[in-house]
Amino acid sequence: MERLCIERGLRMTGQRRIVARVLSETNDHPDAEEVYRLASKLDPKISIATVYRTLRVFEEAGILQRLEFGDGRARFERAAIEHHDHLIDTSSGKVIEFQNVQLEDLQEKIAHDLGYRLVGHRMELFGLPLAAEASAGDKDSGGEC
Amino acid sequence: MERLCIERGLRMTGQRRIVARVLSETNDHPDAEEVYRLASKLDPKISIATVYRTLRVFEEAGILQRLEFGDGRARFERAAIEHHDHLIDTSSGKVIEFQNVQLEDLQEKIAHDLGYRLVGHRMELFGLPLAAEASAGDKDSGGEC
DNA sequence: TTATATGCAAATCCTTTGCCGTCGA
DNA sequence: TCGACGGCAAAGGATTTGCATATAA
Repeated sequence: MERLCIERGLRMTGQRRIVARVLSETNDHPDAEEVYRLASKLDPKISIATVYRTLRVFEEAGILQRLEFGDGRARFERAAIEHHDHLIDTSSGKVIEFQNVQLEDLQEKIAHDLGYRLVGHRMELFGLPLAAEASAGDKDSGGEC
Repeated sequence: MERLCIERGLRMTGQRRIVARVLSETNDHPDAEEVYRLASKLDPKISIATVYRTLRVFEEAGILQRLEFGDGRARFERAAIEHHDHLIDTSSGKVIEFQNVQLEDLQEKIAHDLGYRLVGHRMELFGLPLAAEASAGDKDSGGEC
């Protein structure tokens, strides 16, 4: 990830190196606060403002992707070559990445049929584990949305 | 919409009636500020806090749907029986609603294949009008996401 | 009458910014 | 060297909340 920064011509400071490293080493989807927390372990003097600024710089350089799951704060993941979407386990908050070409094609088609060229999309699925479901026979199987 | 409020057992105050009316009469997807602006025309003394509280109450009663398009503020629309998604025209900000059964089915399938029961989803497509495109031959046709 | 709702202002949360000293290329 | 960067604290926007008063049922 640090290499990517250099390739994009970003000035590599100690703080940026740390943020890059934190993001490289997590497979999670941390929010800014979490990145700050992890970065602080490597450099106790780093400031939250720097974290926010760095995240923004990385995002603008295209090496970082900003995600919003609708809980008011942004989350980040390193930009992937391969596009993917997210399924959020609503019981644990776990985030699962997935790819589905059919879905992409369908989205293109829908946009096109509406008279648009698709330039982007955001999609999150929310689900409950089927396993847990089986054991704990739940009542509501109706209210989808 | 007011009827819905009563059905759900909500106390109908003057302010709630006004917010309900504002939401009933718009086919738009207003944010809280916009609802407040419109409501203020009918009752110049209504407070923004009341608007926020009312929007929340309506949402919790299931007669209102909260949308987030990733620009930091929530938008609202009356809850539809029929589920639909949104395409945002990135050139004008216009919001187009659409339904697509294939898409719903595919989402169910994806979740299921990952070991989850789908309990919800959020999806927005972002697009540029094909017409405008043709006239203004644009450069970037690469960077999808 | 009495629990609920409203108005107002202050508070909260997440994020950005101004200013000035510091550091990377 | 010198412009870009980081730290700090203050500002910002969206949304929520405490408290006293007003109001629906």
